[in-house]
Amino acid sequence: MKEQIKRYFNRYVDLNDIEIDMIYSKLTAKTFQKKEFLLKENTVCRYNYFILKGVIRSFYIDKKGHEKITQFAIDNWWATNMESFINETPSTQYIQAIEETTVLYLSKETLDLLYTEHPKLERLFRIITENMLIANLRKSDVFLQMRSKERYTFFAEKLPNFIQRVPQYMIASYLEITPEYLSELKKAK
Amino acid sequence: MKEQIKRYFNRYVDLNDIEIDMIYSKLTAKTFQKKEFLLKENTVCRYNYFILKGVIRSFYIDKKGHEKITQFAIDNWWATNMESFINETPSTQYIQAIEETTVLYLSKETLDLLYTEHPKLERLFRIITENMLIANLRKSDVFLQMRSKERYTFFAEKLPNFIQRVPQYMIASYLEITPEYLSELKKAK
DNA sequence: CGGTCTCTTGACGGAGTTCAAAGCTAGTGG
DNA sequence: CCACTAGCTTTGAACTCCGTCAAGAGACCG
Repeated sequence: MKEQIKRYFNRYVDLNDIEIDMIYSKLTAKTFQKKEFLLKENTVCRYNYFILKGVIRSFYIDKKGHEKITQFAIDNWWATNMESFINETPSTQYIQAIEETTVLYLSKETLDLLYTEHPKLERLFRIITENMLIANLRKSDVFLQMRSKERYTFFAEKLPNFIQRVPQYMIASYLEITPEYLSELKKAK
Repeated sequence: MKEQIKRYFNRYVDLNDIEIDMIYSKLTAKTFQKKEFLLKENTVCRYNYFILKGVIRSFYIDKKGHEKITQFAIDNWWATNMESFINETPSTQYIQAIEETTVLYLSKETLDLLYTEHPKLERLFRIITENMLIANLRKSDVFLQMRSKERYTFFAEKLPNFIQRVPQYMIASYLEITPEYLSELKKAK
């Protein structure tokens, strides 16, 4: 567990064992069961979750009462509702475990404390945030440039292992198409 | 000019006059004429531009040869192509001045240097990047939840001054609708 | 083996695009 | 200061993608 986060952090900054221990002592481990919620709508997202193992989804409920998935996250990704976490405002989204998922989590207060005590962490999270931003911009690009059929083939090629771990109606939701239409697309190709 | 950037920086971190001078000395001012390019497709985006005064747009050319605007930026915003700037890869987008625009710019090397010399800047840009990420997530939300008509009224209410400064076909492009259809929407309401 | 959850099929409708043409507006040069 | 032109906006008709609704077929789980 400590090894995994150490390897992850060292992709971005050099931290010695003492620093790792220091940070690690501030992280809390927790396992969520399948379908258990990490965050519910209208509550402030108090934590940033680092996924050690598992799959989670972020979604909101639209006007018609349908779930719209905005993000999946797996091993070695962070899961949080950024706006809610940073600004301490109520979230409009849910975060839920799709499979049994083990995380390490950090509260905002702890993170702010770590920032002032360890400038290296400031750098680490500056880089992580940059990567998140880039990932988000890329996602927007895909939706901007591709029709639904292309999005599906793109997603299917890029993340084949996902297709197996996640039910099809969730993939449809993430791709912003109806399950019915996705079914049609699969038939056509 | 120095006052403006000082006020902007001090919204996020406390910097004394010596620090401001230090940073300021690393920034280069430049004025771009209307329609002049800050960045062209297939070139690496070497700079991060802080807009002192003006309006710029980021766009790419789609398969059919149409310009698709992904971002506007005005006074006190940063303009760059994040992915290209951070990863030093060729950009798929253009950045262009819509009006005469004065900027302060920073190269990646300079910025990296400033980070190591001034941990406060690491914090500053960590926060700026968080804000950009949140703004981007919000934009995605708007496009996910609203039909084109709602997007137009939302944009028209939220940023009325924009509607005046930017031609309508650019607004249509940003809203991801055709100029023809935007014209129809305006008539209907 | 019965029920709930998931996936498929088909008919229909509507939001938004495409293409072509005409009407406007504003900037430019004479 | 007017006339011309290029760029911008509007109009309308035909078409397309994709959503909605309803119903049935599998598939998984207790």
